[in-house]
Order: sequence, then C-alpha cells, then structure tokens
Amino acid sequence: MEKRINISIIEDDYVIRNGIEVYFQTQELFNEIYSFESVESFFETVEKEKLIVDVVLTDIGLPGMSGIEGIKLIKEKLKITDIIMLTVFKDENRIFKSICAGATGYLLKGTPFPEITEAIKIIRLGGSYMSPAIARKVIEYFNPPKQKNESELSSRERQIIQALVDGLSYKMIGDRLSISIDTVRFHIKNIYLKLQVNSKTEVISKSLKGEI
Amino acid sequence: MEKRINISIIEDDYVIRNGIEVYFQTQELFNEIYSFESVESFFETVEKEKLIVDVVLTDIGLPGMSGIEGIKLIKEKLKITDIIMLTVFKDENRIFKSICAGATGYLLKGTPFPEITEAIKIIRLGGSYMSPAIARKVIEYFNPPKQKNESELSSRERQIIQALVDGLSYKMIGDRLSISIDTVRFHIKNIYLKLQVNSKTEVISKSLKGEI
DNA sequence: ATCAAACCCACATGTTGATGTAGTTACTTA
DNA sequence: TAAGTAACTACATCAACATGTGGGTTTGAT
Repeated sequence: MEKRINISIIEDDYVIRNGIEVYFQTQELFNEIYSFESVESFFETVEKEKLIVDVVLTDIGLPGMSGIEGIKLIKEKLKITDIIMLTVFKDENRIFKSICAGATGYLLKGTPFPEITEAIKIIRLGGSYMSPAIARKVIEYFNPPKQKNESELSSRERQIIQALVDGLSYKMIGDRLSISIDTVRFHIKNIYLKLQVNSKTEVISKSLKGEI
Repeated sequence: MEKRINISIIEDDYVIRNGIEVYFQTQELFNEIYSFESVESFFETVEKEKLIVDVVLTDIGLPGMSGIEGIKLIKEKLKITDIIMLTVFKDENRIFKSICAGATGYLLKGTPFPEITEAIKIIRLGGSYMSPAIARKVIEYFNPPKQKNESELSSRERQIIQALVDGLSYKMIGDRLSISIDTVRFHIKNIYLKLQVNSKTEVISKSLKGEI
C-alpha cells in the first residue's frame, strides 16, 4: 500500500469517534484523518476548506441527515466512491438501501479497529468488505430460505402460473381457461398463500428462475 | 470455537488439494479432513462410508459434475448447508449461480490458507465470507457502475429492472432507491418504451431470459 | 352423514400499475 | 444561448390487482 489515504469519519458518538481517530493515528495507512459528527458538518468543512477525502467511514443514525442519505450527496458532489458504513443496524432494509446508494463496505459496530483498517485497505484495492453477518444476509438475498413445498400446487394452480408467466392478465387467463375472472383471482390468492408471496411479479420471477 | 468440524475438500488439482489438506491438519479447528477430486467420488464415499461432513470446500471446474451443480445435490441429499467455493472463476455468472444455488462462501484461489480457515470459522458461526473482489461484484449487483451505453438502458433503469426481477412493487423500489413512486413510474415507462414492452411481466421475462 | 380438497362464482373495497401531462435541476455539448 | 440528457417530482385517470367475504358443486375418504 504505497499511497497513504485521507479518511473522514462521520460519527455522532464522541467515544466511538475519538476511539477510532486515536487508533487510526497509530496506523501508517492514513495521511489525514478528519472527523465530524454529522453529514452536514462534514460537507460544510470539506467544501469550505477544500479537503481531499479518499474514504468516508460513516454511521447511519446521525443527527440531521442519515448516513445513507449522505452517500448519494458524497458521491455526487465530492466524487468520493469509497464509502463505508459503520453502524449498529443490521436490518435488511438499511443494508440494501446503503448498498444501492453506493456504499462499498458495511461494518457492524464492535468490529475491532484492526479489522476496520483491513477493510479500508481491501476497499481501496478495489474489493469490498462486509461484516460476516451482513455478508450472510446479502447472500441469503439470492438464496432465500426454503419455501413451502411447491409440489402442493394443484394442477389448476400450475396452469394459472403458466398463464401469468405468459403475460396474460386475469381477464385473459379466464378466457383461456374458460373460467370467470373471480375464479382466477381465487386461485391466485391460493397460489400466493402456498408460495408465500404477495404479487404476481414474485410468482413470475420464481417460476422463471426455476424455483417452482 | 468449541466444536471441531469435519470438512471435505473437493479439488481435482493434486498440489492444491494436498496443500490445503496438509495445512488443515495443523489446525485444531478440524476433527476430520476428507478430500476428493470430484463431486461424484465425494458422493460415492460419503454415502458408502456414511461420513459426517459439516463443511464442504469445493472447486468449480471439476471432472464430471461442476462444483456448482454439486451444491444442490449436497444440500438436498446430505443436508449440508455450509458449502464454500474455492475457485479461479470470478465471473458474475458463476458467482451468482453458486450463491443462488446455496453457497455460503466464495473464495478465490490464492487466498492464503489462514484466511481460508478464518472464512470457515466465520461461516460456521452463521456469517458468510467472500473474497473482496467477489464481495465487490455482489455489491455492484445492487449498484451497477455507470456504463457508456453498451445498451440503451441507463444505470438507473438497470437498477429498476433488477428490482422488478426481484419482485419488488413500485413502492418498495422507491423505498429502496430513495426516490418517489412517481419517479419509479417515470423510469418504468421509459424502460417499457426502450424495450418495447407493456408490462412488468415482459420486462422480467426478457431479463431472466438474458435478452437485456 | 360429515369433512376436506379442488374447482367454481359473485360482490366489495382499497391499492397498485400503466399512461399521459406538466414541471424542475444540473450538467454537457453544439 | 439553446438543446439534449439524465434524474427527479407531481397530478390525473382508468385499468388491473390484491384481499376479504359469502356462496355453490363434486369427489373421495372417514
């Protein structure tokens, strides 16, 4: 790692912020270490003093703008692409919002400082790093836990699924199968129960992915 | 880590297989260490000798059945849920196929043995572990880098398509991407124009058939 | 006879999807 | 400067969807 980096910490908890800052000061990896207690103050100072920041390590629960909301601004206005979340939140909503907004790392609070430093190095080298529990949730997004046994689907239900996949509306399905639109709805409701989904989109997606 | 584990290596390259095996023998983490050069021989022996295997570490490019194809069988027939890929392949197709098939780890060849061991521990504790370059690709699934129009679709449009394929409603898409539902509708309308389709179903179908 | 499963049907209501219209901002380019 | 591009937002309208409620018939098993 030849090039030393400028890092900015955004964390409202003083003890944590100071702890990280002090530790980072012992590391040769870092050239400049900035720290702020909110996204707003980060922006104010970075823009006023024209600071060069390579990596942002940010909390999510912050006064004012959340860390997630800050990602978009940081990327657009400052062209900083290495943004790492450091947070207590491990819910899927925040994980995926952060990642979709462009975070390249997601660490849970309590991660040892050497591991945080290692994650920053990895990200600087073009990789990504997630705390293991986060990585598991991301992976499970692609392989959700097992469903109710789809073989419980009746013959009629399978016909209806195929028609959905073919792009037919309820009305057209009724025409094709010579049943009323209400009967189509009736079957679809049962399909949703059995597959534990809530929309025809999910049925279609599952079917085309071979999960049914 | 109180409980020592039984691990099985499936790797056709003798040097690599033997190297890992010898190293694992120096680790207290492992109770039994099995190794095979193919999925078929793995199955034959595990079933014949009724071996208990906790974790499978498998290559992808194997003689006969590929490691990816093996995941499904290993999960269904042997109820083994901790399957880690160790492979040279870093293409998205194989990454996502492996993960969708149920792999809970994905390591690139060349990963130092101590790191492999660490990954196994993490996975055993309920987390997941990916080599950094793999983690980056997984993250980029949710936030594709901007591309100079190889296709007509913008980066945002591609994000939205991905979300449609994942079965999200407009409202949920807006929530995830932090935009309004009307903006979602706006993008979807443009997607329909560009793809010359009239419904989500057609978009999903095209996407899953690889036509987008 | 009763029950469960499968299939069928109707009505009611609120939500979501599809489409059209209008507007804004920021940036780039001719 | 104007035009183009990308992303964003809102409103309006109607069709389609999702869900709840109520009812029916047939078949097979108990």
